[in-house]
Amino acid sequence: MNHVDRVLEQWGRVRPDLDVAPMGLTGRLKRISRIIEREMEPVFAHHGLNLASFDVLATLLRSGDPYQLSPGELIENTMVTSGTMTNRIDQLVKVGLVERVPNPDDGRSVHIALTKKGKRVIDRAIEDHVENLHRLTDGLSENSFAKLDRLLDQYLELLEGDR
Amino acid sequence: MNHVDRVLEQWGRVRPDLDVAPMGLTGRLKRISRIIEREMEPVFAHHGLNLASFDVLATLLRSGDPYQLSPGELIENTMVTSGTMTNRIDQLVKVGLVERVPNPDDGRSVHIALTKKGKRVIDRAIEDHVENLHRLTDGLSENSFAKLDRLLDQYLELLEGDR
DNA sequence: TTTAAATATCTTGAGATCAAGATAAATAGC
DNA sequence: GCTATTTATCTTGATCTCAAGATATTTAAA
Repeated sequence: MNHVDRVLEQWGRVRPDLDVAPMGLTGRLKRISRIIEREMEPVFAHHGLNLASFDVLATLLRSGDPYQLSPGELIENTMVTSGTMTNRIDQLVKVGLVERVPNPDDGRSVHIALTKKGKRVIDRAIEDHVENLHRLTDGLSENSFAKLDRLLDQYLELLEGDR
Repeated sequence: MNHVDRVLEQWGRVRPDLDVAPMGLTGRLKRISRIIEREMEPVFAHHGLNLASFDVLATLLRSGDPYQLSPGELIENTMVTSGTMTNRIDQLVKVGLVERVPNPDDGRSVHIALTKKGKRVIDRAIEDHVENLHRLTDGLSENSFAKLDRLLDQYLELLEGDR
């Protein structure tokens, strides 16, 4: 009996009029997500990064050569506000992992580009990160993993469809 | 093709040496969790609450009569640090939804108790919240819901076992 | 009993995020 | 071409969270 199960049991006693089954599902989601996030942080820290900076660098890396995107494109990818992104970029600029280069086609915009150093850092960090994620999912059987992945995909589709 | 799928495809092109399947699963988890969290906030706001204050009040409510727990017990339930909890309690005290009462058995400790007003607020808020969660999971078939819930439970067990 | 260690909560200082609004450039409508 | 609107980014002020350490009390050890 885990934490979420105990919570559901409590609700059953205090508010038996409510059908709290969805709270079980969303509670587990939240808790898993939280645990995974915390397990990721030490790996990022090992490369001098945190969740926020890793997020930006990884987005730039996977965008492929020449490893640059506008702040707007980074925002779309990372689910944060523009103010947050400005701050993240400022910090990465300060430590020399990215640089702002003017956008010749649009004076309002800039491109955020991985520096050589930034490319080197994220190229190594992503390897450790992927290895860490394997560790965090290794306990699941191949079958459970595939089923869970499929169901999450289905659910995400549903939730994103709303927007 | 959704956001996470596109991310995986990008990684496949840029770093074909990495097996990024776990990134798909954890990415979907994170994204779903984030969306659900954001969908919850307006409901809390409608009752003058936010995620943090709702979290505390709901924990007190489901603990049952007399609706009081120590800060330490609240911390265990909510996965936050002691400083965060002190702050949350301070705010709830300020608006009269909970009160600190001395613990006669232990001078270091206090009990955090729902006030009448606090009980009234959370009793109503929890109803809207549960209804909202039903809305957020309604798109899943009964079968998908049950399977997903079971797999998440299994995965959570695994992750929490580590600790 | 007196001291040392452990426990429970609070305080402090710093970092991350957000909402709302400011600024500057591009685009559309006339 | 000129004005209004839209778009892209940055700024500001407030809130939330955390890690580390301070304080007060309880428990354990000698």
